[in-house]
Amino acid sequence: MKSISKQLKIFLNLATVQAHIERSFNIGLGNGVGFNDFVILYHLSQESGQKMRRIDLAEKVSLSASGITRLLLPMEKIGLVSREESKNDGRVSFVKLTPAGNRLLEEAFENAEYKAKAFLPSTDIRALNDLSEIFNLFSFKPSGQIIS
Amino acid sequence: MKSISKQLKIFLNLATVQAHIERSFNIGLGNGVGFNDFVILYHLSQESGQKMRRIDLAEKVSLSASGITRLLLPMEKIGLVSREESKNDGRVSFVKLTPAGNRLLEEAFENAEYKAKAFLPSTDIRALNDLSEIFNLFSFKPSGQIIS
DNA sequence: GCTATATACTTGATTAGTCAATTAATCATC
DNA sequence: GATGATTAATTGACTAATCAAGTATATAGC
Repeated sequence: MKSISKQLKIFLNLATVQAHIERSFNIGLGNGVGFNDFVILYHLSQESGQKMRRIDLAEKVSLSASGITRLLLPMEKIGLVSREESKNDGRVSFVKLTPAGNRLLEEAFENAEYKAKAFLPSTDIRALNDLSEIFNLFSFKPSGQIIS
Repeated sequence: MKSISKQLKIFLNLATVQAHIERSFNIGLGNGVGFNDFVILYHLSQESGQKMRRIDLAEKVSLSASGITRLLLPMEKIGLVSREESKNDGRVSFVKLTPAGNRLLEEAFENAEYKAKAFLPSTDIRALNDLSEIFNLFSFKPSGQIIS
């Protein structure tokens, strides 16, 4: 077997790291909020009017259109998000963060911060900056404002 | 909404980045090899005797024991890996890389390297080093040898 | 050397996601 | 303003994973 480049090795590990983190979040986030739910709620909270077109939300979290439909279904059912029609475009339906969704997000947020910092100690600021740069390479547009 | 730490933001993006990359690999790897298959074949190739206990393989790629059983099933069927019993422990069954699996790995490897380097240009060596460090924080033991 | 506990693996039931096809609305152009 | 192409969303059929339970083996303590 040939030797492997650093780039490819990172990719091989990325899946593993991601699975690891996601599981940790799912276990510890509490309140019945899974990692995906949390991400959805967070992205919605950052939008003006706390609502998004379903298709934009899908792209933001790298899911397919049908994936978003199915992910949102149970969240609608328990009232974390609601559905709102567009006045301008009959095809579009918005996902809107409900007050209940907002409350749940607030609760889960502290927990998520705690977990994230446990995984990536803040002493590693330089590496964190580089990691952010790399993600920017992918031209993902992170929403929200970054603090130290 | 409070502002979000860099650490948590990275986590939120990690899932997205990972999904993005995996999709790209699945599309372009060719030979009917999915990203997961590739990772499995690679890890096996790095082991002495090119075989592993199923449970160790599961942990290496952050899957559950049943996840590995189900992932390997079609790979066994098409002959990429084979099953081998342990002489010392009747519970254990090894997964072994077959010659066919080896050939397929060789073929997919070039392609995977190409894709990985397209995503992470090698000019970014310092950032790549940091990224590697961060992954080491998670105490994943990457197998294989790193080149430039 | 029995009994209890732990480990490796598989299986059934379920959950999350994909893709392909469909419906409905919008946009573009002639 | 009719026709054709594009876009947003949902649905059906499927794949990939999970967890919980079950089976078989191994280990530890008495």
